[in-house]
Amino acid sequence: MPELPEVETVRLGLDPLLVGRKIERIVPGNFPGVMNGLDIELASRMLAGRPFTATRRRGKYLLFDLDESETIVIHLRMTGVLTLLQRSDPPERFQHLSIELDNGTDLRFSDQRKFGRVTLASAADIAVLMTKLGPEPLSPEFTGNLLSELLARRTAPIKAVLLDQHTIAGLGNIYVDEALFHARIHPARTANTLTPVESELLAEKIKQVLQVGLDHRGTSFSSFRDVYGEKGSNQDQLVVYGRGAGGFPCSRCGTPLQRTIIAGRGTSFCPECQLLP
DNA sequence: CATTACCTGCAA
DNA sequence: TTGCAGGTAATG
Repeated sequence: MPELPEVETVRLGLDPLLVGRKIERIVPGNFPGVMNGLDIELASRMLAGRPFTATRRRGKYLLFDLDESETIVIHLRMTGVLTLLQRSDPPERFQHLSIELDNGTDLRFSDQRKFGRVTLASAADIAVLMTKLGPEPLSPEFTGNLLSELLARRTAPIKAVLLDQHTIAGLGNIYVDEALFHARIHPARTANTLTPVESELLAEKIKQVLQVGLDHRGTSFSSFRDVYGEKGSNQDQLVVYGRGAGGFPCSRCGTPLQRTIIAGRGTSFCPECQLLP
């Protein structure tokens, strides 16, 4: 499940391969809806000859800037994969788009479940996206104080609030479960009941689990791969995600972990370390 | 605010 | 054969 560390790993891998390259054409696969209904032939004519000028990431969105203030926006959702292959390489199993570049390589977008999207955005579109999303959790502006303010009027479970991209951009199910465990906060806690001290600790743990995820080039629990098709290794660093169902012992106290559903998502936690108040 | 639809491979 | 996996938009 690509969350912030996985998306950033993809961006870091692609940046040196894309910037300065020009698009030659765009070739559709078996799922034309991948561009949200935009005609791919039309997109190909619009983008032919245009260079990538920069890559950016905002939350879980990849932004590949072209000239003329236009941007290719890619969201991998659940199972989207970007790879850079040679023109002569055969199509990937679930390939829905190939952006052919001027050096004989292709940026291929594949997605087993057809949730991911590749769209075209103007500078104004990007500005809207930027304001709709919450702060970047790895940025210096994301502090315990800011988190405390973001939670102040929220009555949903803390886990639901952390998953809300309008509140904080980039967290998903894996890193939320991990951060809450390390901060010893129960995922069902009402968000606005966190004390300033708890918010400070939670902000710190959010940064920590994301940075560790980034350092390990992402979590490849299922389908995540980097640009070279390599798995990340952060699944070895996880201590609660996915472990509640089997009742695995808590790595801190040995109590069997539990699984429940919060915000419609499978949620693992330690009933001893992460007490409700 | 919570729940459901969108998808499809895979485990039970 | 059923249901689970979950990011986001849409719906209630």
